[in-house]
Amino acid sequence: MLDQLKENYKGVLEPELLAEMEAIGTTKKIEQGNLLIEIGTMVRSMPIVISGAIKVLREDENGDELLLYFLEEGETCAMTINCCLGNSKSEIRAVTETDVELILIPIYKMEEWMGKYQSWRRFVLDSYHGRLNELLTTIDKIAFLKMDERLLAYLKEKSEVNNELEIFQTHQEIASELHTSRVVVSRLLKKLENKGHIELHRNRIKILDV
DNA sequence: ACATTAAGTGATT
DNA sequence: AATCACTTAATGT
Repeated sequence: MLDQLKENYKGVLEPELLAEMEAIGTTKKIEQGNLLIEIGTMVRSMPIVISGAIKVLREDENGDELLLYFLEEGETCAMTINCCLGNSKSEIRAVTETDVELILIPIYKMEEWMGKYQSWRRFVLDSYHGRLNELLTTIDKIAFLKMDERLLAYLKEKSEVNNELEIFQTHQEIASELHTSRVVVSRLLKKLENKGHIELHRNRIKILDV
């Protein structure tokens, strides 16, 4: 299972580092829809996604959610790095979007490698950078796009990370990830359907053209 | 057949 | 774009 990881990083990470990762990291398969990190909890290992996608969510004081971004193959959670280095608790929730394979690196190793391997520092910094950029993109979406545009972007992203032209979600679930109401989502989806972009069914949205 | 849950809609703010 | 109040449709028991 690590072969894929090796393949992806053979140019980027030193062979010795890859060997250590293989020796020390635990690989795990996790089914879709599982909670990986909960808000307010400590994180004791750093996950690197081998395959599949993880969604990262923020929550407000009422318990309403907002989707921040997806983590895909080869990416890692910036929050973990944040937590480990600052020894603080998670500010986000992470849930598997699809079935996921990941490798877990214990945090003490990750600190050790920071000193030992320059390629590791590079990797950690790059992923931090990537996450920050994604965050900015989603801030832009929330601030500058109207709800209908956000919804369209959401549908596109969903179908992309799932590699599926059908989205199996209720309007309510979509609404809460976009932090709006179910009624609004239903109405906008209906408009999209009338324009011939999608096809609506119970618990299922089929994407025709985007 | 009935209950439950998802989705559609007009009216109001 | 949010909320309310209500209807209609789909699905489970």
